[in-house]
Amino acid sequence: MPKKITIYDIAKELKITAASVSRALNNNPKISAKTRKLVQETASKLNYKPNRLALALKSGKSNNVGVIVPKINSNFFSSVIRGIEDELFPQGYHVIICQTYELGTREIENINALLNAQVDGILMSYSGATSNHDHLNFIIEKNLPLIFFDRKADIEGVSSVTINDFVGAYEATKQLIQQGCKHIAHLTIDRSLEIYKDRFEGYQKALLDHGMQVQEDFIIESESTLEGGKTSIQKLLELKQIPDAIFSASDFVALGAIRELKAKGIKIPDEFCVTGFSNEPFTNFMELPITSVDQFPLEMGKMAAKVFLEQVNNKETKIEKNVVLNPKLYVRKSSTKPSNSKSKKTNNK
Amino acid sequence: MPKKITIYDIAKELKITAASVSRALNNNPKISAKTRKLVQETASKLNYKPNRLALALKSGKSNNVGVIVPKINSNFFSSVIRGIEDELFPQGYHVIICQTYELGTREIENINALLNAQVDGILMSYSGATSNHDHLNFIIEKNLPLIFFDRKADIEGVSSVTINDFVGAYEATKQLIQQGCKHIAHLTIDRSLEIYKDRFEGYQKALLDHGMQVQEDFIIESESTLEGGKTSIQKLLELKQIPDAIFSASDFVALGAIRELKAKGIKIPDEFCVTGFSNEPFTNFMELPITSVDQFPLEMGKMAAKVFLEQVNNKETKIEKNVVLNPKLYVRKSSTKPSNSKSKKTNNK
DNA sequence: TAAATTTGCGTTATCGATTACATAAGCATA
DNA sequence: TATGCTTATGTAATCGATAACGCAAATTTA
Repeated sequence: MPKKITIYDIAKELKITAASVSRALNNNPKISAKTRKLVQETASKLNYKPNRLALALKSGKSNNVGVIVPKINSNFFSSVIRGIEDELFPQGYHVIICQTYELGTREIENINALLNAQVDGILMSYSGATSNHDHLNFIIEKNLPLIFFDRKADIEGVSSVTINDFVGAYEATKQLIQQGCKHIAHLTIDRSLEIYKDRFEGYQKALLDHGMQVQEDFIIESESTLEGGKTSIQKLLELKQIPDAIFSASDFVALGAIRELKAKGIKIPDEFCVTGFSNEPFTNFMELPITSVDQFPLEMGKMAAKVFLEQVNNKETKIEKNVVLNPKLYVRKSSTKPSNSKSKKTNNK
Repeated sequence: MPKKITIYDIAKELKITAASVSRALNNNPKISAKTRKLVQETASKLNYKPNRLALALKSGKSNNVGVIVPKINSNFFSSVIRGIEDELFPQGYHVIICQTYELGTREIENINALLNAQVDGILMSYSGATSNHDHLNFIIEKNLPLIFFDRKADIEGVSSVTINDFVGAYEATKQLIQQGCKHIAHLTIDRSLEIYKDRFEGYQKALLDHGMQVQEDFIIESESTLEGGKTSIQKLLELKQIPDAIFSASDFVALGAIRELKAKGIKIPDEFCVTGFSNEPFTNFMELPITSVDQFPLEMGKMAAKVFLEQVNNKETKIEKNVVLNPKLYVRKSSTKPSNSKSKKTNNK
């Protein structure tokens, strides 16, 4: 097995010192053109590759960033990561992936592991169910760039890139109202998370702004799964006043709901309208395409990366940036009543 | 900004040397219980965190692995990565993500970047359109574990974890034959990639084994997109002999095909059966669920990680392992003719 | 009690690169 | 020719951890 080539090997070959080799390879002016040429030739002849670990140790800059997400195998998060990678790789950064599986303990573990690995910054979707930010303080105290995306907490000095969940939910609900739906239910997930709280509030505000009432029993919380949608519909259908539309904070719940509604013989969109959230690819693949709110995960990732770059490149000045992206409602068949089917708003991404 | 705590800070605090601190923290027996306790207390008091970079430089082991995929935001690849991460994180490894965007140049760039970063191994889905493996030789020469997953090339000393694409395609085609389909077309992607070549051959073999002929004009190559499915169907419908089923090597192409068939007024599955490949989540979400072949990406990732672990833990012995996972056909409505709809084989994952 | 052994800790080199400082050689100027 | 100024190169410290080696003190054995 061939040994690793270091600048010392190049130095020995040319009977000079490692310092000169280093200078030659880094376009340092304090070296003669002749030596530089010789070193560069020898380097490529020996197939020299700089050891980034040594460089990182010396400079205190690893050129790695950590990205923490609940799970990587979801369309939303993998698209955010793609956006981050697309933006950071050309700048010489590598992305280290960590998953929390929605577990607070894993979040702490991951942060510690990333800090030990000397990452130059952490981009994370913050689970932040608790208000205990101790593990984040280690990052902040070290003056390491920390950027939240999608799920954030309001912490001084911490930047964030999110979408306006409130507006997304408001627009989605408004569209249902405009379709003539009178009793609009809301299927939500864990409202201790800001994103779901905001979607709930957007829904509420849209109803109130249009002279409609918010009914407590129309708000059903479940997991973000098809099963969650099924059981939620079952609960709604047991009410005295049955709703005629739902705005779901999750596309998966929306799909589960649609399936259950169909199973009960309820016609969509004629008798019942459904709108989801996230614009998961499948919402547009269905024979009955589902109206949904796009969160632009790719752009979110890119923006988070840009905010990170701004911060590492201006270490001295402390900048907190809170970018809020605008979501976009894609109105599709699941919430377009036949009488309105020629609506200009219909939009198939 | 607080300075980083190193073992030297602990040493100074206790008026001992860094070597003793190191021994105390690493359960080295050559240290007294009293000193060990003192060091451990001081370490946690000062919130000491080991610098993995220094450790990596010293030991020559970074505890990072590189994973190279065409793109991360696809259900298949993000699931493989999840499998890898699930398996490697508990073993103290971090996963560095790289994308090739299906570009050979990016593959070389990524490999060089990972080698510079001193990763302990590389797991990759090999684009390998060309037969030029020069950039891989750098990895192999360094005796670094290299594991292919999904897309491989047969290179001595390189392990791989793949699924049996041939069998998957064979089973899928056989099921169509058993449904009574007489003219089965095949929609494929780039057959210079082994996976697509194998699927094509499985299709071919199934036809021949059942006394059917392989028709050259029934094989249509396109991109793995909905659009690809649409244009492929258009070509097939222009033939003198129109097929009555397709086996598609891609779920996206299958979906595009289904849409176009419906647009032409062709009834699925009554007049035409369709089967895809990959078992993308949406295939089972549709109102007309699509028959597809599951590739078990999570298991593939876990297995690739396990093969990697075996190799790093047995550096001295050179082991080449070629794991072939069995795919599973999920028979759904798109390929189940009404007369056979009670078939025992129907399976909804 | 002296010799032999064990134990605990300090000294120092090392991993691979960068860089401040020192120094020698080359050249121009007086 | 002596002096000053560049320029190119060498020397050595540094980043943070580990580990071989050496040595003194403590302990065991004869």
